[in-house]
Amino acid sequence: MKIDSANPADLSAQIAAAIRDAIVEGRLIVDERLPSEAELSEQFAVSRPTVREALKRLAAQSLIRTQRGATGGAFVNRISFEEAYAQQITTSTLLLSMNAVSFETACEARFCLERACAALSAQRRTADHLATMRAEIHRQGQPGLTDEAFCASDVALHRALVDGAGNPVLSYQLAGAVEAMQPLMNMITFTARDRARIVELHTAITDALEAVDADAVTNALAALELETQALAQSVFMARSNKSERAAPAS
Amino acid sequence: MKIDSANPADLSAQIAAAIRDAIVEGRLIVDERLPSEAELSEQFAVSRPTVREALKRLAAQSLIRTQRGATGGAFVNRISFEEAYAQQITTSTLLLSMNAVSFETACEARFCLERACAALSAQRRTADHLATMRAEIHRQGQPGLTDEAFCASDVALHRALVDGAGNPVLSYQLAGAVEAMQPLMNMITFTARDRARIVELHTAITDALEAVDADAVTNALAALELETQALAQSVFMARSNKSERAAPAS
DNA sequence: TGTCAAATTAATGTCAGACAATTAAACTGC
DNA sequence: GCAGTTTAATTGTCTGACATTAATTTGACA
Repeated sequence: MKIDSANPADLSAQIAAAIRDAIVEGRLIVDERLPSEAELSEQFAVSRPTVREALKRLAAQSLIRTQRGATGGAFVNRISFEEAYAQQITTSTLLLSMNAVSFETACEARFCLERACAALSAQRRTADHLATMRAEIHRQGQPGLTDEAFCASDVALHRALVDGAGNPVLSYQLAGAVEAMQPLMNMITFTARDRARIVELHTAITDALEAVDADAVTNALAALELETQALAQSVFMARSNKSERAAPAS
Repeated sequence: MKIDSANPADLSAQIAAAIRDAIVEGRLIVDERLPSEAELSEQFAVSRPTVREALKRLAAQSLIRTQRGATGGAFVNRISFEEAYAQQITTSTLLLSMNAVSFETACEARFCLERACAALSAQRRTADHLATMRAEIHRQGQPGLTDEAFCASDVALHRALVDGAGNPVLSYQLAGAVEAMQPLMNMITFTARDRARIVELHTAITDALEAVDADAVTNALAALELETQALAQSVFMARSNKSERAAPAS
């Protein structure tokens, strides 16, 4: 891993890539301590600030953690599911918001993945998962709930559904799909009138899950997707009409 | 975003978080130029190296890109699907390898997600997708193919299946699930004898996809999962027997 | 006057050396 | 033997400088 090309361009990126490869390929194992910054700067024949920039790049990806003090240094980090969740949510959110992904496309992907969990969750969900979902449904029925709180509750319910499958890898993968949608969903949940219908569908999903009826869960999720897509379409339609009235000449 | 607490701990992380929040919340938009390093160091009242470390953290997450020269600087980056793929694959791979995720769990998650794409792909796959899959199947039948090449071909085939759904968000989500499994799959593909069975199942999947038969695709994928799980179990069993023979006393 | 080349400039990339802060281990006194 | 102190190693930060890059401006020449 001590290889470094002679061209003096983006040294810190090169060093970061070299160390990252060493970690990914298993040449550096979890909790192993990297050489100190001074030693690394010697090995790579660069200055300490350059090494530090490389280490910060790795720290940003949770590949290493640093510790100060006598026995401190940089250690290969065991990336936790929580850290991985957070990274995936950030990336997914930006990907959706920056690339003009249509609501339709994002929504389709999200429900497609969520339906995939339905069968497993129907088999394995515990009473805890059901209780969480019931509690969120109750909260969603409260009048005076802000749109943000309603949306957060919505995410929590779906999270419980996915977690019910009892597969942490699945939960991780779905985290991005469900949570990254939240900003997009926020746009279409501003009418209290529609909340009743959504609560109804959430109840249907939870009932089916409690009855260990995978097909019913799938159907209820499909209905929710249909409802969401229709709602979004009406919102976008109304918005476009409004902008046409505001600027009829164009 | 110019807020910065007075405690002098992890200044670069704080600054990175402040800028990241500004980007995620849309206060900084795509292709907008950030202040120069000198200006940022003034605003945050820290030195330039500290600002640089913060910027490197963001660059590692593809949130910004930097450009040298007179009109250079740091720009908010429109994260591409390719960059997002790469990040997700790295994170997923490390998550699996570092957290003692069982093959069974990872395999279940992967096929669960892939089956979710089957119905969409059956409807939308183009002739190109089918051709790619046929080509990979043909390659997989070649004798003398290395295990690594077989595995890469396997990933390419499943990639084509997922891309057939015509939903880039879905393709992105699945990239992590499929590609991160590759190192784990490598462990169980070392006998040429099993390749024939896998090619057979791949052919069944492709045939079903060509026939626009979503149920058949789902069933074939389920069969492939069963085969894979059984194969993995036999490999692990053989391995544990071997180690027992090697150290019978323990 | 128009065009191409050279100087200017502004920005990032890198370096060197220094000091501050933190933490574990070694040491010392009782 | 134990508690408190010192020491050493390491990261975190700062200052100042120079190198490199690329767009812009300037200037010379046809």
